[in-house]
Amino acid sequence: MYVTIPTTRSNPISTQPAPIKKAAPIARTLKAGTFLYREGDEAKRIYELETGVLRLSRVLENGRRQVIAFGYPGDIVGFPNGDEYHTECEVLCDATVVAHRREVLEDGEGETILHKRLLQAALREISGMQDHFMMLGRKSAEEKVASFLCVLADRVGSPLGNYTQVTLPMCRSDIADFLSLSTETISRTLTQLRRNNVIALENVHTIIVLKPDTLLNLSAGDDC
Amino acid sequence: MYVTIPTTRSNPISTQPAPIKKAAPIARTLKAGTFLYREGDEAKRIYELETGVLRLSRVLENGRRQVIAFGYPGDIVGFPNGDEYHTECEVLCDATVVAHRREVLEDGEGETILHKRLLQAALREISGMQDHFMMLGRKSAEEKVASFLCVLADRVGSPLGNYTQVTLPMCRSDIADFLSLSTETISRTLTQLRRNNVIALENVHTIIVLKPDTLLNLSAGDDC
DNA sequence: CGGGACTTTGACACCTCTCAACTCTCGTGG
DNA sequence: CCACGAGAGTTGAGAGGTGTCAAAGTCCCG
Repeated sequence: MYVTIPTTRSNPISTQPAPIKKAAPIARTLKAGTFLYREGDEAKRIYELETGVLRLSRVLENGRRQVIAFGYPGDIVGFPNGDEYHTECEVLCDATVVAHRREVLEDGEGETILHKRLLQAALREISGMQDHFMMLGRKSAEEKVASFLCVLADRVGSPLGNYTQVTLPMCRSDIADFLSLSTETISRTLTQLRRNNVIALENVHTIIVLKPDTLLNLSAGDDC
Repeated sequence: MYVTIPTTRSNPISTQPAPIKKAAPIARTLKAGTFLYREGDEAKRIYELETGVLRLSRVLENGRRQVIAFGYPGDIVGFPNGDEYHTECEVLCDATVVAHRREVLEDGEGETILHKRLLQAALREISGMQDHFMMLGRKSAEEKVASFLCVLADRVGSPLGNYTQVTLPMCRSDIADFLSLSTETISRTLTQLRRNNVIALENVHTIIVLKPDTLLNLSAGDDC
């Protein structure tokens, strides 16, 4: 049981899709600034990100927004629930995706290998989100930002001498809405990390991790 | 991409299960206070809750805990990721569950109907968790508690005259760790709702919703 | 009746938000 | 080439919500 009131949504009645037969997965190229899909769009496809960066988010009536995840190569987005997407997915950096029909996940449709792969991705998603709960609810601003940088450094950092360089394609408010903080707090926390020589800011969208161990400790809430 | 650093965990390598052939789903009875499974247990089964109440949670080294969800009849718990459970599941009220082998979800194994049902449950889970993010990150204490009570009233409330009675089998700290608040804040918020005659407290574990509409407004952040 | 766990209440501190001003970057147009 | 403006980011001051700590109250069960 989750707490899911305010947004009325369609029930997950399993739809009986028209018997359209097999089609090869479709590769698509996406321009930064466009949307892969928006809330309310019919959820026909599941996307596997090959290159680029995506931003997955939900918006409330009040204007409050939650960035649910950033999509990096290898990630899968667009898991359906009911007939429509309940999130929106914007392209942050030019991207290429492979689109699978949702029926491959839901029915298999003979594509056993792919079916299993999508299913495992969904299960991984659940596990990842469970961990993310912990972060949203129980970590301080510094812990959140440090965690965020650690993960990015690990996953998409590039070596730069002894250090690791990380590009942040998203703007501060995207990070803020992902970590449930204000942009000002993001900014202040980054400044603080910089002052303590844990990171350096090459430019606004590029940071260099100077002390990965310290960053990791900060992320876990060990007070150094 | 979620932020999932501090807990090291097994990779979701799809395990090739031994070719054990079909077995009927197993019904199990569970006593309150026992654990259906704990973190680290081998994830062999997926459970469908028929009666009772469960509490699904994760604990960090620091002792910080996040209650991920409460399980009510109809809910499915124990979605695997890798070989082990990464959460623990305690029985709050005597419960009965039906245990399915995880292979039914992962491979189908001929049980097409059940396979689809579990899969849809997993997708519903993802969607529900996405919404829950919004709540953890972007709602005030009052909004959180109101949301929580609304959902419970809707789902397991029983009519009582013109009102709705809701039993809270979990203790305050469970609610606190679910909503990412302190027990004191839960208590204070309930008191405030009581003072405003939105709810009444029959006893510690039983509340009566007096003004469901007000509660719903509060939950959405409309300032009444 | 007494003990213990849970809950409530109060006082206070502090983290993070809000609001506001300023800086920086970058693109545009004179 | 420089001025200008727009948008994003940074910094500061102050307010407020929520956590922490402590004490009192409540309930259950032996």
